Amino acid sequence: MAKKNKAGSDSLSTEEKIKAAARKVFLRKGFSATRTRDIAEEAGINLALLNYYFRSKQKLFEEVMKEKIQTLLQTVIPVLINPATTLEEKMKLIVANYIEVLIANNDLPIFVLNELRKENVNFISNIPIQKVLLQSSFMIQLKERRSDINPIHFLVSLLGMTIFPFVAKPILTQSGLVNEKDFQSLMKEREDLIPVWMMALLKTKL
Amino acid sequence: MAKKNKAGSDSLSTEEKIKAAARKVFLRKGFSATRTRDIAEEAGINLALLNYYFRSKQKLFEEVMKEKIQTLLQTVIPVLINPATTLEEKMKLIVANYIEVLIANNDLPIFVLNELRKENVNFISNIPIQKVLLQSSFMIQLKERRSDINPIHFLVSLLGMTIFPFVAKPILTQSGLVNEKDFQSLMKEREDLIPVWMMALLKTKL
DNA sequence: GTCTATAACCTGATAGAC
DNA sequence: GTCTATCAGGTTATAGAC
Repeated sequence: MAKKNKAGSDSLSTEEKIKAAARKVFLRKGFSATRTRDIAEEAGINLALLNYYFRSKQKLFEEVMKEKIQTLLQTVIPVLINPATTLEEKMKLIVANYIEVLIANNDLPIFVLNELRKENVNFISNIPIQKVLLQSSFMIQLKERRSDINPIHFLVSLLGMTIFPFVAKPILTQSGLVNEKDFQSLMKEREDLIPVWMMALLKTKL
Repeated sequence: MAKKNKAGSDSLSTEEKIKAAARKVFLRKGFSATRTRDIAEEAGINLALLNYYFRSKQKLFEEVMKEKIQTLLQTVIPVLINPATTLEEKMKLIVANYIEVLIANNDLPIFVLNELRKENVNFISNIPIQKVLLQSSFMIQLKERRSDINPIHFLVSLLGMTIFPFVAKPILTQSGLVNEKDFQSLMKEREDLIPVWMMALLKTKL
């Protein structure tokens, strides 16, 4: 553990300062393009301290990745497994939660998804996503409502409509189609639009 | 220009061998994680030749990027601007085209979108996407049919449903939810599913 | 055009003083 | 715990022989 520090103000422990800087730089540039010197500078500390606290760039990166994957999963899984909400309520919550999280951190999905596809990476195979998902209240409710719809297709569509705009943001903004300030209001609109559309799909004959 | 070579067999020109290797390695590992040595080895040539033909890693990368962005845009823009097809036909074509292209090259969207978000990158601002898109037959037909739907939302949803599964593939496979061989058939199913669903959205009251 | 050898630089990590 | 200085290895790019 790092040294103690006062609770208030911006006086984080050195360990936390480095981790905060690592989050910022890794998310923006990815693992390979990030230099440990970038992180040290962002944290306002010396390069040697990074290795003192985290041993290596790789170890620091893994801590950030695990944290970010958790953020992405915790935004959807608790909602999916809660039997106390309806299917429609679940969809509203998932969309609202994701849009809130991703408006605050546009780079999160593309960072995680891009790093996950690299070889020798194993961040999620020990998380029981399959088991949890397939037994979830969401799956049960969907099967009851529309046994003819493959729930994977439905969930991928829901998440695609919600997350894809953030992944595609570079094209939207750099093409001049959407400017930075419009992007946020577009996403706020989607918060209402997507659940309505997904409910409509449940009423569609296939 | 590179030296002449026979048309058939695998005897590409050295320049083309390097470029083919660069496509493969850059797409899999991204710009920063790729070493020019990887590309030279993949091409079966010496490292010096890479610089002889392309001057630098950056220049070679830019050629690959421009090509891949063109691939992504040419898959959708000609369909969008063609006034001879209906809205439904356009959607079927866009989905079918993308799924065909992306099944052959899963990494394409995440590679391009991830590289585009980096600073000092300017691959698409000189492509008149905004101008072409807003005047396209697709936009006109959509406005005629549903003047109350923001066409950006509609198009982003269509592309999100189509492209997002490829972007999210690492999570789908590494979680054990979908295996490599099932992924292809799922995408083939979506080829029929997505146009039906998008047409259903056009009939949805908002 | 193609190669080997190497220059010039960069990066992660550590030694050792304070 | 934190710093400066530096090492060891890796990387892009080029010089120069063939």
